Amino acid sequence: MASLGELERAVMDLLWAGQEAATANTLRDQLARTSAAQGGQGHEGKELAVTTVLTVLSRLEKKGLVERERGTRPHRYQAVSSRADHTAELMHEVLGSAPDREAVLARFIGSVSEGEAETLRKLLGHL
Amino acid sequence: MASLGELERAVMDLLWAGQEAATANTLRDQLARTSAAQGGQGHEGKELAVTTVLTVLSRLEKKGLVERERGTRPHRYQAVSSRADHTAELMHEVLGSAPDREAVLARFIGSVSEGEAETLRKLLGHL
DNA sequence: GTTATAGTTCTACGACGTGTAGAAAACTTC
DNA sequence: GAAGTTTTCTACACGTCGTAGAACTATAAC
Repeated sequence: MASLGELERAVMDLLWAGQEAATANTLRDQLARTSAAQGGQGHEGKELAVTTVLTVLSRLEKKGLVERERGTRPHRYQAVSSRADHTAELMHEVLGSAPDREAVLARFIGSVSEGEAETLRKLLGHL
Repeated sequence: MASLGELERAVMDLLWAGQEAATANTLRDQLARTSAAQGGQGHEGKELAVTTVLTVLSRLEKKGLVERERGTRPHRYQAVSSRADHTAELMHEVLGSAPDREAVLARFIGSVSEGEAETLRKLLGHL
């Protein structure tokens, strides 16, 4: 239940990028604009119906990635956790299913850039 | 194209566990046996048709996770890379899609056990 | 307060992935 | 070359995702 579709991901990207909770309409507009500017890779740039965005938001809510304020009339949606948190969680999920965690970590570290290795050293330093 | 179904995963687990290349029939038998013993969580323990296993193997081959020797008549199948390699690759895939890689790594490290942190320090030490 | 307007939920459908396997084709073996 | 074994083709059910119209509900305007 972890993986996202293309549109779902596009919506999450917008929610993660924006600091404020957004309405379905705002998101629809952003989806329409976001793409034209930068070559429309992936999914954005289409004029979607608002219901489409709402459906996606509902599904994301059911998946626990998004929450909404039901009080205000245009409901406002926001990501439950930051993208970094979510991604880190995903990584743990992937790692978690392995019986040979240490071996996996070894391979993982093996193909990390030097700069990131440095970051990791620092992070591990003060633990 | 990264995620696996339940049966696909069960097959990969067998291929990763075994050191030799296996035939579809062998795998079918193993799938039937593997589960009864340990409570049948997940997928195994069913008497599958060999064609089912073959279909799954073909799909795994198309995904690049499995390769087969077509020379011998019962084709022999084996995993392309070790489970550790594959899992590490998956982790990189998850991480790769993030613009804020360092932040993700920070979160990731934050929730790693002390033992694993130690392992990571060692691994990062001799780079 | 009743109507127009904006927003939300319900329902639906097509595409695609996955579990499942029979029918048909290809290959081995005697 | 007939019988058995193995592989490929084809197919279907079910779930997820993109997509959106129809129907319902709340808000705004008057």
